[in-house]
Amino acid sequence: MFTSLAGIGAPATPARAMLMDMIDSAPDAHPLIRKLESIADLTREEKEALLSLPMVVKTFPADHDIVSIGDRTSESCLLLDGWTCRYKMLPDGGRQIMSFHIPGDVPDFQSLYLKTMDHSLGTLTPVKVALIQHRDLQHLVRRYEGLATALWRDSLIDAAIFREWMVGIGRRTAHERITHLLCEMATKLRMVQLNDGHSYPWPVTQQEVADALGLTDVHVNRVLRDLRTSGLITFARGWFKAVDWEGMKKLGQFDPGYLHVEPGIAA
Amino acid sequence: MFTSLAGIGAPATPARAMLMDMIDSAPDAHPLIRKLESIADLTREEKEALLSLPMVVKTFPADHDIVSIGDRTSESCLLLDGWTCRYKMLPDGGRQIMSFHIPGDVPDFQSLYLKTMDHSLGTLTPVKVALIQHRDLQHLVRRYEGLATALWRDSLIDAAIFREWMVGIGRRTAHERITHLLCEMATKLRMVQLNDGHSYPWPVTQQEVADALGLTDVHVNRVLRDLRTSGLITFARGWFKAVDWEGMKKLGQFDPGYLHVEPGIAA
DNA sequence: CGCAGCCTTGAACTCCGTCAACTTCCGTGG
DNA sequence: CCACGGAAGTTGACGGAGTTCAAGGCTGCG
Repeated sequence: MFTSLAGIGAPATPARAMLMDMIDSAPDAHPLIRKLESIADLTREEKEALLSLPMVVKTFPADHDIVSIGDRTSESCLLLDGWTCRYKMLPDGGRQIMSFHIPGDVPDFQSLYLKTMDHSLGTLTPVKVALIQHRDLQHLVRRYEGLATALWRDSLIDAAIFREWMVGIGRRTAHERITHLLCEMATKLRMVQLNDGHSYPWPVTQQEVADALGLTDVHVNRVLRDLRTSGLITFARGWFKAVDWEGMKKLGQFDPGYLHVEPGIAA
Repeated sequence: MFTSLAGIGAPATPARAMLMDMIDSAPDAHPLIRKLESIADLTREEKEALLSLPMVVKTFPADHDIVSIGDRTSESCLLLDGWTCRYKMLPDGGRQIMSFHIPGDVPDFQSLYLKTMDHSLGTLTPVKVALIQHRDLQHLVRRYEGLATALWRDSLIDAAIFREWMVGIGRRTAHERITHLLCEMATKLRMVQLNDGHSYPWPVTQQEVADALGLTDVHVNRVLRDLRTSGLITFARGWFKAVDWEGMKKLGQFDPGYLHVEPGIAA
């Protein structure tokens, strides 16, 4: 069944072959299955349906729009490798980043039901995505109730994360906000088994953190220094380490309930 | 078919009779139909299915939780009358309001798929809600694809509004934020035909506006004074009036695209 | 008619922003 | 292998939007 990934009329690019190899060698390595299984139960049939979903793999360089505000697309993208973010620009040149995305996310899933993009989706690093036609997604959702539920659940969790960010931006201090974000990303990475203990890659610049949290890059820099000197965290060449996880959770007021992780996966 | 609202085993309270009267006299006055028709097309069959959905009407006083953070419920509520808000409290006693809701909204729809509430739902005014059992909603979504799409669309628009609020809280000045909120509520009320031109009820205290926008009540007061003296708006005994709608849209950077209204309904 | 909740205003303060300079890091090409 | 250049990180001095604290004032309801 895995080979059905060859899909309907999808060209056999080298990138496609890579994805197929990845999945053939370990079915649960399919990023979307891993993601959805962290928030819902899937039947064997549903997992097979996901594996046989026609996909075209595409790559983008860093700092590049995958989809831009105002676009009307007929496909959504599953993030296979790299980080992306959703953002909006302001008239004065300012930017608000509204979410960060890691492999397994489908950051523009909403375009299936909201035809016009109300924000942009950009890359933070070079990324590899799998494009899925809306008609194929629609078919999947119609045919498999459990998948519809899992995807709906996922989009509702997305909204829950937005709400939590609103709390941070609206009411938390810069120290609390930044610490909270670090806790959240650590947890999300652990959910899809992309971090080792409390150490993980951090490809996000301080400017990008600032744009996500409603701060300036200068202030983010000062706060990170504080967090380092107080022994909570360390940074080294693109890697982040939570030295004092309990201290971080406390300072950041981090309670992972809003991530609605399946019991047993949460930290 | 309208009388089928009597539903399965639902007690015939006086409030129920009021709802039935309302709907018998004008089917499109059903708040949920009106709301969903503003964002999606519904077939006659789907509207009938909504009308025959078993509902129990309940009232709450102002400043009261309908559902609290941590609750696990087996029903969602359709707001029939009054305003509500979603919010979270912070350790220091601060509060972040994450959305305002008006008649036609189903503010805790998400509890259908996310069993534990990650925030509270409270009343701003005395409200009347119609409680809908999750099993009935689930049945509806399974049976009528158009309704499933409309409801999914609605929850994605919810998320889009969160994103827009993040932009405001994160990057806009207090004047811009407050003006934007006023524009948004005016548009949402117009979508369900609850305002007359650019004048509408405003039952929200300045403290609540502050909690929604990440400000203090004192500062909200000062900004509202500025907006009044500059001739953009007026307030009088619980009623708000947009004196200079174009000026407000410009100052608040208000572009209603993120509300994804059906063409022809937007301002 | 009294009181409680909400609105209003002033004065002092502070967290974070702005501006500007400098350093470190790292990929590229000579 | 090193020199170069641009992007990202770092630090200091200063300023301002919004907060905090405090004291009234209005108004609608029991």
